[in-house]
Amino acid sequence: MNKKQVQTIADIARLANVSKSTVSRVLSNSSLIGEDTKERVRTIVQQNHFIINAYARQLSLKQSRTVGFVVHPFSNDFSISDLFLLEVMGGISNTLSANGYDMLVIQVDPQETEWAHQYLDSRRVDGFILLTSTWRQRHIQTLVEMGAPFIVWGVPQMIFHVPSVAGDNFQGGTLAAEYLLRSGRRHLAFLGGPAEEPEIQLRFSGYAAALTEAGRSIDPAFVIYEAYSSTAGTLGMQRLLEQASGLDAVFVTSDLMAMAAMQVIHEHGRRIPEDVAVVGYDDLSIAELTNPPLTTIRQNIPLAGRLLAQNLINYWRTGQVTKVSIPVELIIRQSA
Amino acid sequence: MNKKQVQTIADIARLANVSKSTVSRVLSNSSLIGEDTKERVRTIVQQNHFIINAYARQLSLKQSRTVGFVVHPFSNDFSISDLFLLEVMGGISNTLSANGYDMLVIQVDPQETEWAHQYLDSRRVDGFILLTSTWRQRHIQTLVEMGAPFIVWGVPQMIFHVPSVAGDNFQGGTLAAEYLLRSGRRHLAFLGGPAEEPEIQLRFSGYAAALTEAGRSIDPAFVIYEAYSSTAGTLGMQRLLEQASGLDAVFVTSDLMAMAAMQVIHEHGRRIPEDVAVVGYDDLSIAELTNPPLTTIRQNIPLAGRLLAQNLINYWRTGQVTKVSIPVELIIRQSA
DNA sequence: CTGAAAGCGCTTACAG
DNA sequence: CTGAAAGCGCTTACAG
Repeated sequence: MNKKQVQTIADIARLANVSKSTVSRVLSNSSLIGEDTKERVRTIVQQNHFIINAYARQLSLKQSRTVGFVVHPFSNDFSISDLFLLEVMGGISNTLSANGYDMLVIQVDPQETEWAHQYLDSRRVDGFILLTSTWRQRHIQTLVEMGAPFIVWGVPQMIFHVPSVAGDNFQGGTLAAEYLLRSGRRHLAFLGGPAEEPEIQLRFSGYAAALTEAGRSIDPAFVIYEAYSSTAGTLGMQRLLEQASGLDAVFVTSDLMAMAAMQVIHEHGRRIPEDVAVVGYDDLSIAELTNPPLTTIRQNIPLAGRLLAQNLINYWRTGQVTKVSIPVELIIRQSA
Repeated sequence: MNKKQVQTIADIARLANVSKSTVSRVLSNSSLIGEDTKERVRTIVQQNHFIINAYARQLSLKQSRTVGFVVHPFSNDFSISDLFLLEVMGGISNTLSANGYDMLVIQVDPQETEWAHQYLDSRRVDGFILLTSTWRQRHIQTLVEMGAPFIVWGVPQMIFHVPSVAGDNFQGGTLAAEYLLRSGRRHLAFLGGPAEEPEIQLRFSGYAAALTEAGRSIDPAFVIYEAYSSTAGTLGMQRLLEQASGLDAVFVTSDLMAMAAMQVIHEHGRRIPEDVAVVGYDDLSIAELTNPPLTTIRQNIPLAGRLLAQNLINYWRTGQVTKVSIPVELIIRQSA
C-alpha cells in the first residue's frame, strides 16, 4: 500500500539539503549540530515518518540494544517458575523499553549451553537475564566463562561473582513461621522446592530459626523437599499427611505448590485453615483467587523485574556487579 | 577472557584460503560450491566456533527473521489473557525457533498505534503475532492499512481478511451447556467476558443453541457480561447470585473468571458442584489446581501456539491468508 | 565452481 | 558547525 519513498537517512539528507552525517547526528541529538539545522531536519523526519534502520545502526555501533530473557521449555507439568516468569517479564520489558532496549525471549534446553554463544557471538543480544534454578547453575558457569554480560533472579552459588536480584528468602521463611506460631499453631511442617536450591535452603533456615527462637525443635518427618512443580506439591503434601501426625500448619515454598497442597488437604477431609493452616510463597496474582484465598509471602515481583533490567543496564554502563536483595512481606488472607 | 580472534567471514576466508563469497555461500549451503570446499570451510568454521553476525546478514538480506509477539501491559488486575498468553507463548517460541526465527516481546499501550511502524519500518521484526481483544481491533486495522504481515489469535471482525487461528467458540459454548443439561441442571447462567468480543458472542450462541435445542428459554437475568478480568468474575458472580434466583449452574467464559466466581459462590455458603455447578473455559494449567478442580472447555493451547507461528511463516512464503479453527474439548473434573 | 566488487544503511574520525 | 569518506560484516549479480 503506502510503500514509503523515504526510507533511509540519505533520503532525509536529500530532502533537507544536508549530508547523511548531519542527519545521523541530528537523530542521535549530537551537540555538534546547530539548533536551526536540527529543527529543520527533525521536521522532515517527522513529516515522512522516518524510522531509522535498526540493523544498519546496530552493525555500525556493534551493539544490539536487545537483551535475551532466557526461559526453559514450558512443560505440561506446570512449574512454579512459569507463572513467576510471566509476572516478572512485565517489569523487565517495561524498564527495558523505557531505556531503549528490546527483549528477545530465548527458550533453551536445560542440557544445552550452545545458546549463549549462538546469541551473543552473533550479536543478536548484548546480554541475558535469567532465573536461577538448579540446572541453571551450569549455565551460569558457562556464561561466566564466556565473559557474557548477564544478571540473574535468585541466589547464585557463592563462587560466582555475578549481578543478581533476589528476595530476602531467610526473612520470608521467618515471617511465615512466626506468623503460624503467633496464631497458635503447634505442629508446623515445611514443604519445600528442591533442597539444592539456595533459595529453598534460605527459606528453610529462616523458618527453622523462628522455630528454634520459639523453643521448638524440628522433627524431620515434618520437613519435605520436592521438585518445583504442582505435581510435586501434591506428592509432597500426601507424604506429609501420612508421616507428620498432628500437623496443623504447613509452610509451602511456592504458591503453585500450595494450591496443589490445599487440594490434597481438602481431599483428606481437613479444613483450611481450621484444621491445617497453609502459607505459600511469591504472592502470584492467582493467590487471591484460590479457595480459600492464600496467605503467602509476597515477593515484590514488579520491582524485581525493574531491578533486573535496570541493574543489567547499569552493569553495562559502569561495570559494577550489584547483588541486591529485596524485602518480602507477609500477606494475610484466609488460608492461615 | 577468550576474546575470539575469528569473528568474521573474512577471518574464515583467510584461514581456508578462499574468498568471503565462498564462505558466505558455504554457510548458506549454496549448491554452487563443491563438496570438498564445503567440507574444508565447515571444518574451519566449527573449529573456531564461528557464528555469523546477525545484523550484517539481516542488513544484506533485508529481513530480520524475527517476529514481534505483541502483548498489552501486564496489569495488577490479572486478566485472562495474561495466563493464556504465557501458555501460548511456549508453542509460538518453539515453532519459531525451529524455523530459524527469533521472538521479540513487544509490550504496547492500547491507546497507541505507533509501535507497528516503530518495529516494522525499523526492520526489527518481519511481522507480528497478536491476541485479539476489543481494543486490538483498532490495532488490526492499523496493521492492515500498513500492509504489515501478521496473524491473530481469535476472531477478527469479518471485514478484515487476515490470517488467524481461533478455537471453535460456538462448539465450546454448546459443549458446556449440553453437559450441564445432561447432568440434570435446570437453571443455567452465563457469565461472559466483554459482550463486544466475537469470541464471547460465539460462545454465547453455542450455549444458547444448546438450551433452545433442549426446549429451554433464556432468562436475561441469567446472562451477564463483564470485563475479562478476575475482578470482573467476582462482580459478575455476585450480581448473578442476587438476580438469578434458582440458579444451579454457571458457564463462565474463562478459567480465571471461574476461579473468582467459585470464591463468591463459596462465600455465599453454596457448595460446588452440589448447589452450583461451574464450567470454565480455556483449561489453563491452573484449572486442575483449583478447589474443586475445574471442569472446563479445553482450548488446545500448545497447538494454537504452533499454528500461529507456522501459519505466519507460511503466509510469508506463499502469501496465503489462512483462517483456521481448532477443536475444543470438554474436560470433566469436579466443579461440574 | 570461485572471486572481486558493489551494495545494504548506518556512524564517526578526520578535515575544514 | 558540516561534509566526504571509510568502515561495520554480510550477500549476490556479474564475470570468468
